[in-house]
Amino acid sequence: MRPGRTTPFALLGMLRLGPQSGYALRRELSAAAGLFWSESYGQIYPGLRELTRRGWAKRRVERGAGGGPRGRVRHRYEMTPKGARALQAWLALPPRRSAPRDELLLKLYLGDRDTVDAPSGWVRRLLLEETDRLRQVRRMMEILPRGTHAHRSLRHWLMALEFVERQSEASVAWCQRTLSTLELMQEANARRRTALQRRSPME
Amino acid sequence: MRPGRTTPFALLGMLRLGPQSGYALRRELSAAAGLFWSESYGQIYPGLRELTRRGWAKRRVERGAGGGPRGRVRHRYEMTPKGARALQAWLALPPRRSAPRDELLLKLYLGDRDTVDAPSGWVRRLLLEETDRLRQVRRMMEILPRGTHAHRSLRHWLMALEFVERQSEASVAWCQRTLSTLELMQEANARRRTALQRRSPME
DNA sequence: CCATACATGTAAAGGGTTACATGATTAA
DNA sequence: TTAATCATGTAACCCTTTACATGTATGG
Repeated sequence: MRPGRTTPFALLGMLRLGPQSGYALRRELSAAAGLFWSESYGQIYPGLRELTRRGWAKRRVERGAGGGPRGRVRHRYEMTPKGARALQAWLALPPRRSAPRDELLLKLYLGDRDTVDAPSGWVRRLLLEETDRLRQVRRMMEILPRGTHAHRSLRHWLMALEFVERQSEASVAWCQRTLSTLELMQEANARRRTALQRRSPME
Repeated sequence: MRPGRTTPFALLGMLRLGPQSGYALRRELSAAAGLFWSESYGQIYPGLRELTRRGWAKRRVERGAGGGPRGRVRHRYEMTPKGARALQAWLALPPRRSAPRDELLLKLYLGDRDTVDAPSGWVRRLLLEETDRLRQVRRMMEILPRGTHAHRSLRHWLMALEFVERQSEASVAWCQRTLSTLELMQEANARRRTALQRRSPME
């Protein structure tokens, strides 16, 4: 399997904490690692099929209360010993870094000297999002040691969260600084405009 | 055009600084914005074709020194007024954030309590990369104001670079802290192993 | 009865990288 | 002459999101 295929391994990694349905897998992954990893159903269900095809997971079909032919069908996936070995091998491989792609920064770079209003709106939105993210990650780091969440290593989990925390702190600081710079530029633009108007009035 | 299509607009944005060939476009984009944006040829050439198809850029075919039917063919793209309007409209749109996807953090989270050696190697590598990145961005921020690089707004460019700087600083700090934590865990593991060995020696 | 969460999936479209293929120009 | 850089492009694959489709169980 190519090193790019991370989704099946992410699922396998979550299965190590116990057998789960596709739906629950996504919920747990997003609750535990949503701040630094995300998966959509369009990847999860095909990914689970691939795991069973490779013999890395077994699928058990369970039926709801009725037990008969009708009623809700639920698939519970369980990691096999072969899957555990595959996961260990993948975990030992060095992680791939993704190429940098930040559309906000690109737009900032490509923008004009006098394009100030739109960017300041984006930065303000980013500030709100990152502030919230920071609140989230700090709350998680606080409750995790007392909590009952299943995990393989609390320390490693906290390390990952600490990375998110530091990145968010940096983002927040940048937003605040950038916002004040943009404000100064807005004022300068406004002065420039009134000066031009005085020289060549429209009225 | 769907909001996801950023590549053609990135190209258009670079064309605003002057007519360029596809090859030069990539070189310039990577030199100016490579720290926060990247494009590969697999996107650039189809992207340029799309720009001409939409009438946002004009393609001029130039021939090398010979001038005859043989010799190197070079395509120089030039933004049209229509392209300028399309770019302005796109620039005004709020930037899309990409979903968080950090494989290092995922592997950290999915890893075992006793899996310490591999991660510390990755973190050490990241520390080197981020230190280098920090050097690069600081050098750029220093020489840019004196330099002769074409740009639309030096201030906006510096803002984008400052974001990269802060993110890299945060990464470096995290790497250092995490490395020392991992070292402590390694020592604890080693102690645990020798203690086990003392109780049940292999010899 | 209604909204929400549980639950499983598919199809289409698009986004993006990598490897391949080919050759000209230029400086050492 | 040889290596690096300039230059253009394609094909194959893979990754990913989004929208759609369908229904059950549960709590208010």
